[in-house]
Parts: sequence; C-alpha cells; structure tokens
Amino acid sequence: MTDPIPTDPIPTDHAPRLGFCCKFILDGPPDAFKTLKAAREATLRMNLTHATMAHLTSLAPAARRAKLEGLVRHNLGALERQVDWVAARPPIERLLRIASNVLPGYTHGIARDIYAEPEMRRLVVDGLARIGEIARAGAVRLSFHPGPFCVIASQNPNAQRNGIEELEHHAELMAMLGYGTGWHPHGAHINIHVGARDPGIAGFRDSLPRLSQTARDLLTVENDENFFGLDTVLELADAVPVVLDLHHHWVESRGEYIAPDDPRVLRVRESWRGVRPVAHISVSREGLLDGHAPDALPDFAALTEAGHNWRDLAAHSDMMWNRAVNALVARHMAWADFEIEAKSKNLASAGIAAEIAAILPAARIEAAA
DNA sequence: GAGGGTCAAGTCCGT
DNA sequence: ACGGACTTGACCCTC
Repeated sequence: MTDPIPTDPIPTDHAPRLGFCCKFILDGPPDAFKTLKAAREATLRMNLTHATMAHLTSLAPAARRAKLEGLVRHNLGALERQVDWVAARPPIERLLRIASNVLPGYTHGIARDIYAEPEMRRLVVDGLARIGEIARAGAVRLSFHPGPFCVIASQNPNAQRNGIEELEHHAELMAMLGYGTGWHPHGAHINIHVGARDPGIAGFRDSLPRLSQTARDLLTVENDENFFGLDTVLELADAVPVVLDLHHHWVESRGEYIAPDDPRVLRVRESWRGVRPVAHISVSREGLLDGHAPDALPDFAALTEAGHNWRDLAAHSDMMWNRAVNALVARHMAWADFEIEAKSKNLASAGIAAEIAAILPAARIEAAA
C-alpha cells in the first residue's frame, strides 16, 4: 500500500474547533414561536429528512420521482442552512458532522435511476458545490459518520460490497462538496468503526486497496466501546487516521479518562499525518448519574458498583453537564478538534464551547510548555 | 393531530 | 431466538 501524501493539512496549530452532529435543535424561549406548529416547522427547516424505501417502492414512477426530488431539494436547503448557521458561530464552533441521509436511497436500487437523471444530477451537484463553498468561506470543518451498516470488511461478501458502496457514496458526497482530492482536505473526513470481530483489523486493512483514492484519503477509524478499543485500533495507525473517542475509551477501559500527554494520544496524532485530528466526546446520561457532582469525573467503578452496566454508561447525555469532562476536553483541544456527541446537539456544543473558551488559553499554554 | 407499526443494510450484547 | 443499540428515531398510515 502506498502512503498518501498530505497535500492540504489543517496545521496542528490551527484554531481549535468543536461542533455538533447531524441534527439541529431549536433554541430560544418557549414563546419565540406563535404556535407549536410554527416551532415544529422551523425545526424541520433546519434538518434533513428521508423516506422509507418501502414507501418509495409503493409509489408509481412519476410520484416516486417527485417525492425523491422534493426530499433532495429539502435536504440540500436544510444542510445549507445548517452550514450557514455554523459559519455564523464563533470560530471555536465551526465544525459540523453531516447527517448521512443527504440523498435518501442513493445506494438503493429503487432510487438509482432517478439520481442518474441529468436534471437530478445537476440539482445535487450544484447544491453540494454551493454548500462546500459556504463551508470553506466560513471555515467550517465537515465530516460524515456513516451508520453501522458501513462495514468495509465482513465474512458476508454482500455485506462487504454494500458497506464499501456506502463508504464510496459518502466519498462521492465529499467530492461534490469539494473535498474529493488530497489527504483529508480542510480536515474533512469520513469516520467508520472497524466492524466485525471476524475478519477484524486484518480484514479492515486488506479492504483498503479496494477503496477509491478519494475514499481512501478521507477515511478515518474510531475506537469503540467493546471490542475494538484504542490499543486495537492503533494497529491501523500506520494506514488510517484514528479518531479517539474519549467516552468509548472510558467505557472500554472500564474507567480511564485518557490524558493528552498519554503516549497513545501521540500515536493518534501521528496517524493523521499533518492534519489536525478530530476526537469525540460524550458523557453518560444525566438521569443515570442523578446527583453526581458535576465537578468530578464520572467514576466508572463506583457507577458499576451502583448497578449500572457498561451499556447504560455508554449511552449519551443530553447536555455536557460534567465540568471535569469539559475541562479535560479543553486540554485535549491543544491537539484535536472535537465532535460533541450529546443528544441536545447544538445546544450542548454551544454550552461546552462557552465553558471551554474561558479556559482554553491556559490549556494551550500548558500543552506548549 | 395523535398514536402505533414500520423501516435497506451488519454486528454484537443482554435477556 | 429476538429486541435494542448504534449515527440520528423519523416516516407513513389510520383513526
């Protein structure tokens, strides 16, 4: 395998960023909208939607095409509004994980012919190009995190073919957004998990040559909370940048909050080869940890003792309620940008951003020392 | 408008 | 063996 040459790195001293994932939640006082319906419509306007393939299949060809075109127009508009919104935020918040359903059913047979039509193609190409320009003009860093079906190695040849096709679809989206050339251009990436235990790490590595150059240059791999922990995923660090999920690591290691100066973190940083890394953070649900001190890191052993199994603890909170976790994120932001995986989305990322902005200069000085 | 059944796809965990 | 979780519960039909 030939090593991709870094062409357009986001320097490691680039202004740190964090952002939310996929979905926008409307903020504001309850009376900001005249009716519940108006609030609901404002939320829909800011978010991508989709249709079931069963429904599309049930429609006559003309209706099917109309339905799909409506979905695509809506999704391109909603994504543009999301990117616009992020671009208007303070620089520390200029990062967004894009939902995977921009083009519903793109890799499903029922929609393939419709997307291939020149008119539809033009709609998609123009819309995505425009969104990419807005992102770059606004210094918004973009990513995808395709779903659990996106496995590039499987014992089931069909699953593997579908998974690679799904990854290639995301790479195509990135290319249409203007990130189709070079090693993680502008920090763009498509992040997946290793997948099945069998064929595992070796299977993942063996599948890399089957990917297009664009997909290969955008791919990243994330540690998970059960089988492919940080140490295991680092076996791929020579070939694929590693996305460090601090919460997954806490769960998988049964309680370790990894420090920025940990040797494994250095290996993660090196795996990005000149591009500023992205990491993930989340914290266990507020309800589970009722009464937990917000200024102390969650104690895995104590929580297990209290009857919570690891799966409960893996579930994400609404907000980034734990100030000790947020302070740890601030220290890690000396080397990485962060995707905030909290159920309240932009409300959570804006909250942690404000908290971190206040302490970040100190953390960066500490890191430089 | 509310409520319930359904949804393309892979894999693993918990019961 | 099957439901739930994951990345994100949302869509669609019926009442």
